[in-house]
Amino acid sequence: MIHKLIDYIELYTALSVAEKEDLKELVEIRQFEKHAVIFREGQISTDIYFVLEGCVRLFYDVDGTDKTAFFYTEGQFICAGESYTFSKPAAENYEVLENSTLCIFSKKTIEKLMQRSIAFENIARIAVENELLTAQRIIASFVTQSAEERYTDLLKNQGELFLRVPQHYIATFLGVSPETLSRIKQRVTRR
Amino acid sequence: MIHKLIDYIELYTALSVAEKEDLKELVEIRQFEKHAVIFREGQISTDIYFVLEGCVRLFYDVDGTDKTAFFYTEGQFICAGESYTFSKPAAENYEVLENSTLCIFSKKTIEKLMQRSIAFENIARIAVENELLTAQRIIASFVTQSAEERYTDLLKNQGELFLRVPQHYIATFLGVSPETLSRIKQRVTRR
DNA sequence: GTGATTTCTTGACGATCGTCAAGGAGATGT
DNA sequence: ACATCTCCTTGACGATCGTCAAGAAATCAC
Repeated sequence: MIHKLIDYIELYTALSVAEKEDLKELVEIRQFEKHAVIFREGQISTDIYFVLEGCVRLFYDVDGTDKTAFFYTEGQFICAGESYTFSKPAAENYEVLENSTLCIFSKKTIEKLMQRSIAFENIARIAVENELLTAQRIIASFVTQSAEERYTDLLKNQGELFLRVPQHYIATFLGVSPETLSRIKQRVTRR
Repeated sequence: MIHKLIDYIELYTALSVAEKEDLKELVEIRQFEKHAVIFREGQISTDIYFVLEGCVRLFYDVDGTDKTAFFYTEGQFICAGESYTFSKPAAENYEVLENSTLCIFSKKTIEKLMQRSIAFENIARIAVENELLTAQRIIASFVTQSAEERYTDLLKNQGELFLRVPQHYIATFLGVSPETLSRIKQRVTRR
């Protein structure tokens, strides 16, 4: 299963035999069942996750209602940034939406990997940069587009999400209520 | 003037004498007048900027209307990420809102700095990570808060912005039209 | 397969929003 | 000081949105 992680990494950087061995030795792989919460608000995050198979959502609990802010699928790193970097309680939750297989990188594992090879530092840097680009695209979409435009763009660019994920989660990701997304769909398909 | 850059950097990492000399030698400092556009959409970005004094906004031109997505003030790095990393035309513009003093790091300068000391790599990493945290906070605010809540939070956390920046720019940053921000202000102060 | 649970849709209604337009206030330049 | 320009406010109106509630559809568990 770890070979999948290696495959994803080698999309960016080739790894030496020793580096691959390091990963096999240090990285934990764990299965999560649908609906499992891998990380809950209030906890202090000491791990970074990587999605090998499946799908995870980031959500906030706002006065008892559920607001999902992001979906992570195969090939993406998951990190509760604020909590991880400052060792303070997280404000967000992460829930597995399908039976999923994740890599778990503990802080110690990451330290060891960084020490053993600069390749792992580069990978970390690229991962963070990619996340930043994604985040900035999302902000741009909130500032420059209507909810309807965000919906049609998501359909075009990540249409698979609609097949994998309940729509009311996608609704809040787009910044609207589930009822509104239902009506936007109706409005759009009627054209 | 370069000492200001050094002061900001040393909030995170102490610099050796040699490293400070590297910065003095390689980093360009330039003055920009209010309303100057330091970078326009369609251009390919080869520089990273750092705000020593003043204020810059990132904005998109959407069908002729202006949507500002972010404000950069003293101590922040400015980088047109997509354009810089993939050498493709940028979709966004950067405009100076006050007479400002910026550092300019060309790609070559950055390469040289990275070669000369690992400290500069660490600084780059921390800067990117900070930007990511900020971006994720903004996304969370769009997903979990109303426009009015985003307004009151901005007032509490970055109230100086309202003294430095025209309100119609802040409006689109909050995701609403200038008229709506005006009415939100009225609504809020009436309580 | 049947019942239970979850998810999606639809209706109604009040709140909020964007847009167009006009007017006023403040800053700027000469 | 005056005219100009930019920015902010206010009004009106139609569009969109959130919420509450009910019902339909799909999914899940046994």
